[in-house]
Amino acid sequence: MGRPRTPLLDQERITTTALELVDAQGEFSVPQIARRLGVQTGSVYHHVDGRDGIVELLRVRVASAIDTSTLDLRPWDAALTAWARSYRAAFAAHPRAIPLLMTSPVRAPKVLGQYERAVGLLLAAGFAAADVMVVVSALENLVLGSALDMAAPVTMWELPDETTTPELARALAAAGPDRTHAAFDLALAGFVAHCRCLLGGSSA
Amino acid sequence: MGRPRTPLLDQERITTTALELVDAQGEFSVPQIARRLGVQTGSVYHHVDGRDGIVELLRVRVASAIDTSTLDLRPWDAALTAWARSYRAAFAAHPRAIPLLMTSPVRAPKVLGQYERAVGLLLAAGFAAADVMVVVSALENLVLGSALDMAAPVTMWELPDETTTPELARALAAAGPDRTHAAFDLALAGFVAHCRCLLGGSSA
DNA sequence: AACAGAAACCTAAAGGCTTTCGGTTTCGGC
DNA sequence: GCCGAAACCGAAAGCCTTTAGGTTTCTGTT
Repeated sequence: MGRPRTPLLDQERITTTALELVDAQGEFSVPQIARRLGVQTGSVYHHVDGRDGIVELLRVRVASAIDTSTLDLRPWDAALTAWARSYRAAFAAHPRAIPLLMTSPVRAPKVLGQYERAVGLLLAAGFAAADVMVVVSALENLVLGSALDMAAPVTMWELPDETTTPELARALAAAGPDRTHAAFDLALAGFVAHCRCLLGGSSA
Repeated sequence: MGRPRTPLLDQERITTTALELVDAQGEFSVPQIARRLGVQTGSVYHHVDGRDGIVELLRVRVASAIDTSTLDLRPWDAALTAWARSYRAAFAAHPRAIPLLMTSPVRAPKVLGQYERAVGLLLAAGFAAADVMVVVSALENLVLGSALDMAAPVTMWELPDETTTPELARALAAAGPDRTHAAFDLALAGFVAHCRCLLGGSSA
């Protein structure tokens, strides 16, 4: 009992364990983390700001896989495309964490900094100040919507009976296993092309 | 005690109460529903298939606001655009329900039927069988990503300090309150335009 | 008309989760 | 060498989900 000679807990171990649980079962609980780390439930609260604090740590962990150097690319549309792909890939690595991360707002400075750079990129490219956040929002929606699709349990559509929705069943079968990926590429390409028009139509 | 002379509960009242709770506080619990309806917690379970069953009822309730007649429009791109707008509007009416509805797969026949009709629409328009689900997925991602943005607590980005992310703060201020709406329009227009190219480039 | 079974609600309880609080041992600075 | 802070344990309050058995009312059958 009492304080151990070498610490059993820290934010990093708690985050890693929480992420393992989320990857395995789609959710986590503080008692589960404590059991995995051989510790009492209450002890976890000495290192984290409640359960929501763990979620915030997960967000930072997942977002740290985003390649921020993509925002240095030029021209702007190459940077935006590469950033979106990297953004999506980071979430795709832990698809079951997505529902958890999308409920609460972005607070982590590391993540906010990326948006700051993206805004700067678009302003430098010549986008109107009023349009910049619209473009960023739309891109984020694209990424998160696609990530959400990956988070779904293999099939977002659970067909009870092939006879009631025959064409849907056939179309699902005809689309390959990379349907989600292809859908993202399609939407992203269409979006970036449309942004070029927004810029004045003379950028391509 | 015992069975009441007039029923106190049914699926409709349970669904309505659950939706009120979700709209007000972003979540619901079975005891909360029971308290609002003046009933014991366990009684609710006689009318629904557990808590997940209530979520499924919420999905049907929210999705019932989608105008399915949009899928009768022609040409196909007009139908697709109108469907997406109606789809998004239905979710926008209850933004805080979105995180709840996206976690579990679509099971309700009423919702699956809409996808069935969308598939038929695209096939008739000449899309390749392998591409149809890609287009539908991308559109769904667009809608849900945008709906998610609306579900966020007014600002998806919670800026702790305007000095650390000045351009982001300015861009957020410059974009009007309809930023979310404009982002959806932008992405949708870009997407549909790109789908026309997919079809052969001779449809516009 | 009487009755059996189903339906609808209540009471109670098991088991899990989040969070807090006080107790005990160890570490680090002065 | 001492004292406060740090780190973990034990326990508890209060919430949630779900199940099980009891009591009353409704419905369909004979």
